[in-house]
Amino acid sequence: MSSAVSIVNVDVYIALKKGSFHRMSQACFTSHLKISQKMTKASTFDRKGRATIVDVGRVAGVSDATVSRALNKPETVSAKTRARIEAAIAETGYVPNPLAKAMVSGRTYTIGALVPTLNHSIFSKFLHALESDLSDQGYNLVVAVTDADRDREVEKAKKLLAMGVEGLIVSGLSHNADLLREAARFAVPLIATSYYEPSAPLPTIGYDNKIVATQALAHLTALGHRRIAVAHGPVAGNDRTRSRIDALADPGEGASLTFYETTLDYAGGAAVVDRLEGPYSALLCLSDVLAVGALFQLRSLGKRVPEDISLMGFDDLDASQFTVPPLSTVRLPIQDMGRVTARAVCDFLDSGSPIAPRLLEAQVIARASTGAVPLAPGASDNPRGS
Amino acid sequence: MSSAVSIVNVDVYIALKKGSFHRMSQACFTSHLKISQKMTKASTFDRKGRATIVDVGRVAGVSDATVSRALNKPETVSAKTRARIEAAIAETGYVPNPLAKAMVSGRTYTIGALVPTLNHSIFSKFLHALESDLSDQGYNLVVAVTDADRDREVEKAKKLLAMGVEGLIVSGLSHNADLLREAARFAVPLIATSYYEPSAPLPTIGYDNKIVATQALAHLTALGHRRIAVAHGPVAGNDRTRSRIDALADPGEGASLTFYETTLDYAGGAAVVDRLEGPYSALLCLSDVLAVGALFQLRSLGKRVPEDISLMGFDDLDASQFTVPPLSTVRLPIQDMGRVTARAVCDFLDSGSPIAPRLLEAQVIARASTGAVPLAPGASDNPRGS
DNA sequence: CTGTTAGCGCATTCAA
DNA sequence: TTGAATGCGCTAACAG
Repeated sequence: MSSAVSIVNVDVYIALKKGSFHRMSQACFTSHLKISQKMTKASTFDRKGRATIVDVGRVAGVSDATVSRALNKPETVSAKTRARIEAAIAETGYVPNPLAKAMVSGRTYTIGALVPTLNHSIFSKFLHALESDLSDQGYNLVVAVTDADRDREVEKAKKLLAMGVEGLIVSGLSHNADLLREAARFAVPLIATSYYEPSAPLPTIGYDNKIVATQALAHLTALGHRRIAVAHGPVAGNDRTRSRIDALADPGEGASLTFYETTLDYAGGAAVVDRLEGPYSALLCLSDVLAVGALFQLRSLGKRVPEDISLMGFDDLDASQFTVPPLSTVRLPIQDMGRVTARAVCDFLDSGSPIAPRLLEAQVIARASTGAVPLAPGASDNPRGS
Repeated sequence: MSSAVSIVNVDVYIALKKGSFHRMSQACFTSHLKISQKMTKASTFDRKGRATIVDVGRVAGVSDATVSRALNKPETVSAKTRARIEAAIAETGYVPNPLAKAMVSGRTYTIGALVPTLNHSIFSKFLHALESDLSDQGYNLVVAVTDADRDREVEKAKKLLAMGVEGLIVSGLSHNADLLREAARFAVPLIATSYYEPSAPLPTIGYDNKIVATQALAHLTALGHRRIAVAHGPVAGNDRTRSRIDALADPGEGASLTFYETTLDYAGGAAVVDRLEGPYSALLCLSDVLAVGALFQLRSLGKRVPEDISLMGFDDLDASQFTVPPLSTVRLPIQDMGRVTARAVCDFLDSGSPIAPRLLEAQVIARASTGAVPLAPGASDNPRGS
């Protein structure tokens, strides 16, 4: 418990167990480790706990400005004083105060992201990619979940702005007007993702939901499908879904689509299968989650995919390639979106490059869940059976 | 484009398109909106862009200290001056500088979380819950992805600490020793999650992986299963998996377990099915992802679940209840973990309450993928078929 | 190469 | 109830 190797761990533990150690100073932690014998010299550097740049200067026998230089532009300070300063830093266990630095520089190197949920892998993956790239560029990512509530979104945006984020990333185009206003008040860039709409009042980085929906439909019509059921999640508050549906409004090619709204989860997909009416040769789900749910239900009803009905999804979840049969779908450029968004904000912040709207392309992934429509028209009947 | 209602949006857009507007001041945004006619009075409050508390004071004809009070302790300032100050605030478009505030208070109200990945829903859900609760208590969440790399974890931890997080949350118990050291240097609490181990050098909040594994096994043995295959992800660097396996080392009840390591994805689960040797009556997957992958593969091989082989998972993913058959699994207390962790850090930070290790209970969810072992011993043969 | 002087924007003593 | 003064920790002038 008190062996040399674990002494730091022990300190941590003690610090956590004792409530009174709240803002416990680093000096407390290390003093008895290495500098107890020198405490006499470094007499007053435990003023309020943490050692400051001034304390380091005092110990090293130089001014605080010199210490600051040694830290930021080492080449502008002589080798020997630099050495003394380093020694003093080690001795005092000095650790720079990020707040003071941020205060004077006016920069926090922090970007805020507002996502509707973290339970949907689309958003998690986006954040994963976003964080990776932001991190590479020296930025931190603060995330806030909005639960798809516009008012909550504004609230959380305010909190993020109040903590000093230098950029704000949101999903989709539907937002409370205050969001724009607040971003403007704090003069931070605001970027909308999962959407491409160059005429929007803020820069968008994402895919064009209309194009994407059209791509999916084209895949099905190319296979000969004309009577197609379309399953989608709630339209309210989800502009992405709305766009996809709009794009499908006039399918052309003599195709006829019927829309089924449902909840955006596996159960919702399964439920649509039960509600299906009419002889559809294909079911297009505007989300893989729905498609997987539908697939399970179809199979448990004894329907064969794609022989009895073709099934197509949207997103390309990890699971989609492992279903039986593997799911045809449209792969959304989520990773790219994270990367491109990160680059855009950083470029703007670092060098002032304007943030331009950016269209990312989705890709139809044709797998085994979609097949040619049977030769005899109307050969596939109501999947509900009879 | 220049209608009154969209003027703010337009401003934002312009600001974003023009790189030179980088640190554009709030004053620029609002001045031409409402206070242009009063600019004469508020002569010098656009020093470096943003209006400060001093500017507000000047406009209101009071001192900065009074403005500060009006903002923080409104009751200590007379109604009339308060009104004047509020007017001045609106006029100048003053917005408090979070950095200065943080600087003097020494607080950032920011918690950092280090997760191995955001692609696994377990971690996303944890963060979702964590963020919700932190947010309720007035804290912000910074997330960093480590890709399960201990060195990267330390690196990112340093960045988080350097930006001023007041608490650090990590996953599991395996960490680079520097992590503990750094947390101690900055005197911030460090909490390990997804794990319960009261003897650890840092507080743990989570489930006991050994107990959980035992619960799962118990479910199977209670159904009569004795020869059981266990599929699990890579052990290297994953102490949770390690613990679960350890707990299964001595199964008792005359059970005999065989372990199959594979990749932690759907394909990995499917692959295990192909590698299975010997007459197992049950396949226990230490992760639902593996179980779902295995399920698809079993079905495409024509094996019936649970008639031919029982299948059990671990995690309780959203998808698990919708597979065919629905997957028996162990539901991990992920949401609770987020909540409890958030509360623990906040309580510590707000009132100094010590952070105590906390055991959360998992729950066996018995669904249709597990059934009693067939009466005739050895009735189920090699799932690979012959 | 280094020390001195000034703030950054705010909150918090102390007097008045 | 309010104002003046002081300091948080650090960086950025400007001298020396």
